[in-house]
Amino acid sequence: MHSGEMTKQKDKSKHHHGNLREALVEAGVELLTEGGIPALTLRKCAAKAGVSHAAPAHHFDGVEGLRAAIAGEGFRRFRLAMLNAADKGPQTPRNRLKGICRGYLDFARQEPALFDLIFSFRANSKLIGDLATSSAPSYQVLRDACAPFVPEGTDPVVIETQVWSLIHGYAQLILTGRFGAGSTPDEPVLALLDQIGARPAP
Amino acid sequence: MHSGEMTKQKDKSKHHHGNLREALVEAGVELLTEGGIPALTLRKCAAKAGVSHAAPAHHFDGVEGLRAAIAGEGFRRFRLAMLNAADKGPQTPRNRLKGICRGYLDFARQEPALFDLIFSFRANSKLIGDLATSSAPSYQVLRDACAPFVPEGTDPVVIETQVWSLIHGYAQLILTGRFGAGSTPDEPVLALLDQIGARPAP
DNA sequence: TGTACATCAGTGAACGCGCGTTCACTGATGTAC
DNA sequence: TGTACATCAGTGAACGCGCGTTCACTGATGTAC
Repeated sequence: MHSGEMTKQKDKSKHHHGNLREALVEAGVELLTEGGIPALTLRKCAAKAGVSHAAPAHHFDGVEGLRAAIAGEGFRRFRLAMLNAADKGPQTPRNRLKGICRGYLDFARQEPALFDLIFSFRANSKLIGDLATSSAPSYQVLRDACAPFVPEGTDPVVIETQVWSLIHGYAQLILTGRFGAGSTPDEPVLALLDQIGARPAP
Repeated sequence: MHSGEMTKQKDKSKHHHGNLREALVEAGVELLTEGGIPALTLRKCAAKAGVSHAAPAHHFDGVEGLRAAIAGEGFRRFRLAMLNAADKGPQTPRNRLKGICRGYLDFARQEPALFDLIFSFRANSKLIGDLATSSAPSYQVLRDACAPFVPEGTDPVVIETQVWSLIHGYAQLILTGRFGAGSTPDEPVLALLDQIGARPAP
């Protein structure tokens, strides 16, 4: 859907790109896909957007600001991937939870570098404020899907931790190729997901 | 136990450090702890080992070779952490599996940067051969602990995937600070571990 | 035990590279009147 | 509608930095005899 977005656009006269901030973020996403996190530099983003290397300084607070902006876009797409997958099939709570998790995996597989980036930040950064803002809605999607399975009077974090750990670990292990080159069947993980919260805790 | 190993050692005369390869790996581990993966450079390792920056070239095949060697040391420690934790308490299969997983978490918490490094490699690298060699014994520890829970005639990968995904995801989410600044109770994850492979699959 | 010599490990200077950042500039845009 | 002017976004040259790598070198070690 975003495919016809305009690329490079040297058409306008030299100054005033008009859309440079978004163009730089989009260039960053592409660079990320091509070369991973180390490829994310101000100069490369500027080059990819067809602009001089000093131009990004007018839009971002240094290279960390650029990274945070790209991560923000990543979180937005991550959330959409989850919601999109969850909206398929009958809307039982169990089905919805599995759909959200399938979306989690979809995003990891379709945009592995973006997935890497959004989970590469440590909680010690000063950027944590910005990132918390852009990441919170994504996490909330998963949390909401877990809610129906939280037993009365229990801390929701128990179920959330189980679900999130399971699906996140599986995604990470797939992306780093830890299951060997062959098939990576999702069934074992989704089956275990079926069991989480199924009985009132022994 | 490794603590009195000798540090810096300018004592010997200038040439022939005698132990430089190991000293560089140890320096790399420290750098990793201090500054994360980006801090891992040949020049910094050389400086930390008290040696000229061109010296490492005699011991490693470029910066990737150094990274691989440090990762190898990481896998060795990772394995020991798991075995060490598993050897505590009564040696039932279930208890052993939980011990291995506790060791997995211990390592992630005690050497987060090393944990990062060993799981940062993608399966596309030419180094995959070397890394497969150094990582295989670590993974085998986890695999062995899962074995008693594999139902007759089933692919072991089912149970392994469930266990590994769960514990790995939890470790990753802790390290990236995704559970908030507060407590990160292991109980939910270890409790779910108790259920894996407990019944003969519905 | 002593000498000659090959080998090897570390030195220090030098190279080119890509990076982030700064800075004076310039041309386009938008606004006041 | 037209003119003057402030503002803003992008330019291109320049800077210093840390990096990996190369290279002739040199001093220590180990071996042959």
